[in-house]
Amino acid sequence: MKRPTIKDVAREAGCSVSTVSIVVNDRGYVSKETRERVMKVVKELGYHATRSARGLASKTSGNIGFILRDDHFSQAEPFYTRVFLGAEFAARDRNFYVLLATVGRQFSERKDLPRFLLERNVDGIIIAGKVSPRFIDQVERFGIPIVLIDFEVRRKRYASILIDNKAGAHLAVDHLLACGHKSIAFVGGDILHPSLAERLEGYREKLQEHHITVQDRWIDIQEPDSRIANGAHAMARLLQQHPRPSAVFAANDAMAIGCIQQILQNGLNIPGDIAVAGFDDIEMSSLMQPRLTTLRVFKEELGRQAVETLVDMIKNGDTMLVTKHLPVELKVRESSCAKVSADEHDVSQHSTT
Amino acid sequence: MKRPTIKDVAREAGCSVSTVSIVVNDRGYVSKETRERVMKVVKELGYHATRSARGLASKTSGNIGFILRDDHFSQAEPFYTRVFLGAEFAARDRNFYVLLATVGRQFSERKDLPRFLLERNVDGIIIAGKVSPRFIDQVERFGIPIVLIDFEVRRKRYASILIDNKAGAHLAVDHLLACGHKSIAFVGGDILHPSLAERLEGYREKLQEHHITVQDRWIDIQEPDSRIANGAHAMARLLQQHPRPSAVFAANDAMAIGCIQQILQNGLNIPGDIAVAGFDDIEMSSLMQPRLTTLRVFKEELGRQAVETLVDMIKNGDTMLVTKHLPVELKVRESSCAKVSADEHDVSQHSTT
DNA sequence: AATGTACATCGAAACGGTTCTATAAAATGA
DNA sequence: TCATTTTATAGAACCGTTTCGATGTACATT
Repeated sequence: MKRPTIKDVAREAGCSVSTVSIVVNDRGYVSKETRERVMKVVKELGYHATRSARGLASKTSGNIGFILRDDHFSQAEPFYTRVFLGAEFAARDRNFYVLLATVGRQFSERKDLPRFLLERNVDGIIIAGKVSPRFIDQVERFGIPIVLIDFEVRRKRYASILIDNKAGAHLAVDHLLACGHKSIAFVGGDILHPSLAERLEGYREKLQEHHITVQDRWIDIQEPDSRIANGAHAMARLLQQHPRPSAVFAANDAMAIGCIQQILQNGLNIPGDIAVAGFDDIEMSSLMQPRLTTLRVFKEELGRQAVETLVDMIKNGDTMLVTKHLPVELKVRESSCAKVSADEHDVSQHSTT
Repeated sequence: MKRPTIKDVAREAGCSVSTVSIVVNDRGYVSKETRERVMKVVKELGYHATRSARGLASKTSGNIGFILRDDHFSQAEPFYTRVFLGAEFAARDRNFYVLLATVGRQFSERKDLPRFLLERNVDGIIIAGKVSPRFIDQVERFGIPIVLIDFEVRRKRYASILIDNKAGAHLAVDHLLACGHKSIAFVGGDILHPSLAERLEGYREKLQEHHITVQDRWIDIQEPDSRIANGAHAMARLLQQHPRPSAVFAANDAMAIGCIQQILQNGLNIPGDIAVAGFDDIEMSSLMQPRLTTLRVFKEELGRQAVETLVDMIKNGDTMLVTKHLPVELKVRESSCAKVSADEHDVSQHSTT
């Protein structure tokens, strides 16, 4: 009735408990015969080691902690959700489980530490997005590997999976220039986020490369947040300018969508009067009207890479801090160019229930 | 340097280890003074019990297992992903972690059992969607509580969170009738899924209630799967009929979208020539053109309710098998009626990066 | 006054593994 | 051939909790 323990296996196989442990974990020396005898009993009895006993003895949990900011993990927030799911996929392949925790926007000392850290229930940590550096300090004190996703800290280096924001910005600006635009504005919010800052920097660089003067009045980074509404507000200000820009590069899709709403509301035409490009390629961008030109970020891939990097660190005790920049892909749609091939509707494998 | 153990706390507080355990778990008898003394030391030392040690001693894991079919958990499949996230939310509130596993479409005996079951690493199981009943049998042998989401087994009762499919179908048909349609077709795939079968049944009931003959040639349930492409195929067949129906009720949004594509492709007008209604309210439905009239299923709520039911069973050892039917909500959009209030665009709090 | 019951605390036995050390046999090398 | 080294196995300590008696008190009940 009860599940068999390692002792049962040892008894049946006529060997010691430690030998069984060596066999099932495949480490140390055992003779071929013993190994086979033990494995046979293991099969017969359907033995499988209990996780908590293993955990206690070996000080490992088989779990990975995934931390993100609570306001980033909501139904209305598709970006990090996708990253998380990517981590789930990869963890399953590597025989780890993912425990999820969220942390408040501003970190309140020992209150906000995820339970899985206090309980020593994870072997490594992934932190996705911008969190308080003080929080990362606290996490570090637990002495387990950490991988950051889409975030960097000035003070210290961490293993991290980043988006190639500059290259993306270059692609976007290049594309808008190729469409004939000379006056390209930039819209951004929460510019303290390293990713958004890099996108602005890439925009600057590319314009300079083409000997186009970067006009401060066409760079609107006043908004505290990069949501749709903030994009609309920024766009409203840009429309006041004389002459107004002929194209807008927004730091992310949410703001780009806000820009589009504002432009259409003012009776202007897209992309005729003003072209718009975003960054991220969230779900909505390919479904709205007009569809948004943007830089596709491979969100699941961010999560997957983070897990693989972290598992390497856990298993090999790697102390090397790898930094990976994931490439992005320009998706040209109607918001920036009138003529676009309609190869976008790759939704045929959707299914539900 | 090392994290304090319960022994350290006992020593500092001048009492036994068992007393400390009683205090931190808040069970059994302790004097007020001892309790306070112990708690003080706990704070000072920053003591927190280790999960695996607790697990081993108490035979609990603090985890919940969430199982769904692998083809239901993919990037292109938004439905169960949302259910899973709902479970995550609820589990965090109840101090549990969720471990995720997927199982193949057809279950291959002991091969496919989730690792967390074999390792005894979960205190309860949630199974979402249609899986092999033989698989459920296997899971049951582990003797832990099980809650089913959106699935039922003929043979045996389980605690389950279900969608009120019949009521939804009634609402949909009522709505189409109210729009003046007399000839309403039904499109479904994978009709062995209890949910889809119920939607068909609800459709039948409501027509009969209105003394409208149910026409078998207008019920297309040949497709083996309920994906977009299958909806298009079924719709193609329906368009061959004379006279053709003036409205279509699809068993889910994916198929409804397929129907719409097929109808538009045939140069017909929606909803002028044919009205379409779906079921589920997936993301795409409110973003496409024309926006799809459908029944909103509260996907996160399915996950949340399942977790809460399961946690009750785990904690109270409840043997009562509750069955909950979650209500659905009719969302009327342009695919069924020309005039619709545009209150749908509640996307303003979207944000990314 | 004897007895029962609720309260308080402790010691020790699990819980089910991993891992370190010891011991012995077998293989290797000079 | 003898000294090493490698291979093979067993035994026991240990991991950090929970929980089960055992042992007392103190208080209420009859």
